[in-house]
Amino acid sequence: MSRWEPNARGRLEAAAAELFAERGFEQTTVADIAERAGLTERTFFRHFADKREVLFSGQEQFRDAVVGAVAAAPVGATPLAAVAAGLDAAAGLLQGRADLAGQRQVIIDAHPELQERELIKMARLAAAVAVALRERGVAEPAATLSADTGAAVLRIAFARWLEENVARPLPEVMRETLGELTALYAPAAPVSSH
Amino acid sequence: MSRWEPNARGRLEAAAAELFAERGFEQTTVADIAERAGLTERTFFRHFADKREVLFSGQEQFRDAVVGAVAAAPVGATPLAAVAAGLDAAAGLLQGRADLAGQRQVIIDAHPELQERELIKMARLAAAVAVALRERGVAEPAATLSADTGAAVLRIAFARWLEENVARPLPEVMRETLGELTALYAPAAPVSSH
DNA sequence: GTCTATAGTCCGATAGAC
DNA sequence: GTCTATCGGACTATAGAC
Repeated sequence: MSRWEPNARGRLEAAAAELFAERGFEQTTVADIAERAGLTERTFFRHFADKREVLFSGQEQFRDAVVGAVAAAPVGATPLAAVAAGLDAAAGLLQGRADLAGQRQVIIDAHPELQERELIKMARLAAAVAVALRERGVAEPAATLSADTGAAVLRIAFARWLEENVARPLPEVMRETLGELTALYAPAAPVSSH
Repeated sequence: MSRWEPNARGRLEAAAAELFAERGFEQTTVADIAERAGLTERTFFRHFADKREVLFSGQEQFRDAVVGAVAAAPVGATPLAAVAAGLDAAAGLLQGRADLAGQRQVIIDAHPELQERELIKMARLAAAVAVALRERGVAEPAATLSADTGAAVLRIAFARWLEENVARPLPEVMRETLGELTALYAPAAPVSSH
């Protein structure tokens, strides 16, 4: 009954995903996306600051979930343990969207300007985690160091997971990668399990 | 003797630095930069892929120096020690250009699109260091983890150094930051010195 | 919702160095 | 002749101003 079809933003995202898959990122103009969504170019830019941003929707919820998990870690937890809790939350979310995440990553890997955007999103996530750690009483530079190395683990584990064709659960790959990081800093006492 | 004044690239860099300082990054057009350098817009884009890139000249030499230091670390050195050698090299280079590095950082910090570019340069540097580590026989994911955490240390130490108004030598801040990272990930066996 | 500035691309031309 | 650096001008899409 309303004047417009609902969920303009969602339609724009869907149209963009289709067009990027059909003909690639730079072969798709904002006008193309808007047209397929039955909207105008102007409307696109009201929802997304630029063309790249349409691929990074949902980042805020992701960030909030990860930061929430860090904040909710047990009071006595070390910075590393709190970050690990955040990584578990991140892994859970990504695991649920495995195919989407994979397709999206193929597009991003092919375009440096999208990699730039992805990196700054990751940097913002790390900065938010560092704030959460400081609120837990972690001092600087420990908070930022923990958050940034956590981001490195997230990126590396995610890439591994995709390389292995999503064969193993991401939370497992993530924990393994975090374990390898810890091992790097304690080479004298390698932890041997199983 | 030649048809053109020499060092077009250097003149463009200098003109850009002046104009960015005078009126800011987005208030400066590529045409402005080219005009001040006595060249055309077209020539600017032959030397730099885009407007941002003029602020990131010299990155290749920096990267090569850091990668060279990693490669040249003693044969028996741990991944962490090789990365530390790279950080020392990086610190030495930046220390020599303290004022330039500071001015440049002010501009970058004010513009998200420049931050994006800086992050991808750092990611490329880390990737190159990871390659150097693999050539030293370090397996994955240890190589990438070491390189990425090294990049985090570089960024955090550099920021600290500027915050402290370049009061202490950067190599010192860098080593201290690396020490804090080690303490975080190897809390059971803190290295106590002095 | 229209209009415009700027970024960035493309094709071609020119002039000197080798 | 080839190679490289410059310039001219037209062109498109982005992104923001009005």
